[in-house]
Amino acid sequence: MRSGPDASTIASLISDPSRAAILTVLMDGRSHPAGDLAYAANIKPQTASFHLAKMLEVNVVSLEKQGRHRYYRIENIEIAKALETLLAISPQPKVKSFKQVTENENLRFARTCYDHLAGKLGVKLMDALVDKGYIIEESNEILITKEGEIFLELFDIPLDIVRKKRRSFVHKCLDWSERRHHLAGALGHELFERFFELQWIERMEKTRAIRITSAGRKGLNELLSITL
Amino acid sequence: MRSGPDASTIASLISDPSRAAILTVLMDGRSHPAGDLAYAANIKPQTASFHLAKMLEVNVVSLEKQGRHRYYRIENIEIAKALETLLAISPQPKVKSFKQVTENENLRFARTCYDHLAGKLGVKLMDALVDKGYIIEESNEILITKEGEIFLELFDIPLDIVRKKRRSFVHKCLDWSERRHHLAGALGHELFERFFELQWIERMEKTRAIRITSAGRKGLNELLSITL
DNA sequence: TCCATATTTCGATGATAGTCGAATTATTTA
DNA sequence: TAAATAATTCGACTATCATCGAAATATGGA
Repeated sequence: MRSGPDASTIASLISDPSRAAILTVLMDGRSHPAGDLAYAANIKPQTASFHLAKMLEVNVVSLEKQGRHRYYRIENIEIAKALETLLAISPQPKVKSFKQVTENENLRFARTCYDHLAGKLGVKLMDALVDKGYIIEESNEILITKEGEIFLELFDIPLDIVRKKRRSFVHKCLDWSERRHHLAGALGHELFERFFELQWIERMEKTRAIRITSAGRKGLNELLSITL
Repeated sequence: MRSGPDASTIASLISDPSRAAILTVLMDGRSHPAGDLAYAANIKPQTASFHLAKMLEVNVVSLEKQGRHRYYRIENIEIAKALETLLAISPQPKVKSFKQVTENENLRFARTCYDHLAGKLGVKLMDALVDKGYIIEESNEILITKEGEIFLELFDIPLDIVRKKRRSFVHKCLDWSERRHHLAGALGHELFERFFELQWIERMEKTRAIRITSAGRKGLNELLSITL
């Protein structure tokens, strides 16, 4: 006898490799036009259209039309979380080309996990914040300290902005590449955005991998003693 | 171009309704013999065998042989978490029988989420612990207070036992029926076990729904002012 | 207005995967 | 030891689903 929600409904949407590829692209937290998603998933536009319609129907993705362009994005953070959870338990793929090795390394170094930083950089960021005493990991949970509040203020991340966010404020997110936790929640997101503003990090073409700039290396080192 | 882990690998295992049903049964955190899983999923034993072999191959489930019986269980808490995440974003099923309504209500009231209590009771438990000041939800994270430590000591849950657990100590788990958080982690698990010892809760037949005993209603009311 | 581009819609095809009957294997029980 | 029970293995069948070619629709630009 089967009662309660059925895990297979959403899982069957993710189970197709082309759809999984599309969703993985969308894990960068941005909207992408249908044509780009088709290209990224290595399928024809009509196939992508078919898949996107399926995901749109059950609110896994949302759609925004701009002229001839249809921009799709992941519907909400819960969907993104489910995806990241799945990625964390998925086996690493076999490497088939030098190009894939490079991109894999780039992803492992730093990438978007929907709206915050993941990968080695994301984990290092969290470790540094702990080392500096700006956040504490007590009873396996995370709090911002007084010093941390001062730090955020100086770093132009006013705490009230962070706290106003409705969702999870500070929490850990299991990182598929590091197998440790990186910083997520509103704080993770605000830091992510701030690093962009300062041009300490930038997006790489055609991937959700993130590149750190030389200014970023310098800044993260001076500010948080992060060496990369 | 596709790099990094592929979400479709694990998702494709969950995408089959029969396998999803099996995994949902296994969310009660216990081992179940293959025959029972076949019955619960409403498939023939040979079909169940085929599905279980697939899941065993990629370490979604693990196997323990006892004589003619093959007991399967969910491999680890990460798999369980991925499942619960998927369930939280899955649409509620259409109800087709009175029996299903009843079981659905039972699941909503209280059920196992792998190794801790979920449902209305699970959420109420967490709320009560907060109301009593035994845990605090600060900056959206959870800590045990001094009063909470005393409470746990008196309730025969020594803190060192809780802290010895390697995994998450105290955290929140999004509940698919309540759309709020219930208590998870080592503390959630220890309370779950303690309620069993005291016979405040008991398992129901053929479902992962949990029944509260009259002793449990009394005990939870006296101890934590929980009214049900 | 016509052409180019982005995207969707439709239909047919081929591959895949879940299912069960039959048979076999493994273990327990009388 | 034979019979019963639990479970697996094998093979054939059928239904489903992803794919692409073709065509149609929607929008932008010259």
